[in-house]
Amino acid sequence: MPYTYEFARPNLTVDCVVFGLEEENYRKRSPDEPPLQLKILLIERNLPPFKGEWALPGGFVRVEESLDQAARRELREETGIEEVFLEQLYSFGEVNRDPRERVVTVAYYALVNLWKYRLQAATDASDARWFPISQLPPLAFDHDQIVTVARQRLQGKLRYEPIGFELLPEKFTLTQLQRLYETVLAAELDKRNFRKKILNMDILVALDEVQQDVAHRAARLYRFDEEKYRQLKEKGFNFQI
Amino acid sequence: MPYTYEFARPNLTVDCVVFGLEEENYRKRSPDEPPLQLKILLIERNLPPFKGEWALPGGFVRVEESLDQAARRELREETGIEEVFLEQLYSFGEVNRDPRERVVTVAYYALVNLWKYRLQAATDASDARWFPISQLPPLAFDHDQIVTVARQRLQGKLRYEPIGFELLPEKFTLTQLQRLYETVLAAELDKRNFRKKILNMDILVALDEVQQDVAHRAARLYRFDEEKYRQLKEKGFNFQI
DNA sequence: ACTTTAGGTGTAATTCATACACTTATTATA
DNA sequence: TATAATAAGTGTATGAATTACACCTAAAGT
Repeated sequence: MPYTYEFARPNLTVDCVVFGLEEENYRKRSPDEPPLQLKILLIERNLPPFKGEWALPGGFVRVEESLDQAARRELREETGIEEVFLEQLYSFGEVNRDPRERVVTVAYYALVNLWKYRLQAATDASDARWFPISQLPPLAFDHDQIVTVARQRLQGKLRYEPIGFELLPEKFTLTQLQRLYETVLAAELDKRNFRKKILNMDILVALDEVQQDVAHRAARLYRFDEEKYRQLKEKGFNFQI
Repeated sequence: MPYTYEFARPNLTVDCVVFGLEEENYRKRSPDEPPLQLKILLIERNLPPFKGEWALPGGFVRVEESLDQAARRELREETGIEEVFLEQLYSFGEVNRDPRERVVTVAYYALVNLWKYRLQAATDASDARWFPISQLPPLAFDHDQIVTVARQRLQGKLRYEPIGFELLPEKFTLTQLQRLYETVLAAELDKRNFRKKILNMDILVALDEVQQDVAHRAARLYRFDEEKYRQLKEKGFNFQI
């Protein structure tokens, strides 16, 4: 069923940089390896061009769906991931970014709670795999450039909006949260100052629960109060770290 | 010369929100009207859909040009504007944003020095016109939404990067610069604190010149030192206002 | 000469960010 | 069961940055 147009049209695709945060197993890691790792989800291409190489999940935008819908659909189809934080990143349109055809891609980035999705991702017997951001394989097309832009955006965003909870389990400790910030921002933060700041934002709820099964004093668990966050955001409150 | 594809493809366009800053004539303006006005450049459509309405300058992306090139080409063709600050804004891809066909647009925003371009724009006998941002006519398509996003972006950008010089003449006074910030940010700033901050950034060069033909003490003129700005930016310097 | 207009300048008070160290609770182990 | 090991949890003093604020100066107009 071919489609004919008066003028040539570029292909239009969406691609997703999916970030996840993995807690490294204590046994396995060496003493100075970080306890958390930022990872992204890649798909092994089984079609040319770049067959056999790794690429961002994505695909063609259909005429009956919006860009956001296309990004969510591709994410669901290729990785089984649904209902995650997803935001448009940037559009990449260099003429030769695909060696064969003109393809313009609208890139998105997503934040995935790996505590929730790890199981599911494993069961979807697919060619998808999580890679530590510091050990990515060579990527197809200009996807390394897209990943670079996405990392910068994630850093910038995290500095100004409390977005990190998307990457953590529902109940988390302040230390986990701090490690998340340190991992993404690639900087060490002062424990007391971090806690002061984040608790002062008044968007965390201290639960009547503590960590289980830890070989030391158990930390209190918190959850993110999204409702309160929206109210404060409404009022122009500043969430800078 | 028709083009045939296996699958339907959305149209792909670029649109530009072109910002300019106009100094209002003293005689004409009422006492409490602001001395500077932020304006955007619109084109009157002479084809359906939305024939006769005003729209952002823009047009189809050709297969042999990048998105950035397309934006600059359209700007040149439709408004005669060249070599201005131009940055990608966001891509808009709702299914029905064009009532007749599926069109995805990559929006850009541009900053134009009206002291330099006013004459030129006048000579290009075209259907382009500058409108004060507070008195825009009804816009075609979803262009009002694009303008809203562009205004937010301009505000955000101006707060964190010394981008405002693009809107001013090469030589300007500190008061002009302050008015620019006040106009774009829609906020009053303290004169002494503003000067302290902007001069401390060390990106302005005080010239040995003062304003001419003013009916009061003439203000010193400054210019933006782009070279120094790049060096400081390199080092991660913070330009927040 | 006087009025009008905008230019130009410094300091004190307050707020915010930073640096920093010890006690507590829990489990593991000797 | 005492002790070691581990991370949790907590407050203050110092310095830096931001804010608020008012008067004199220079030039042209009347």
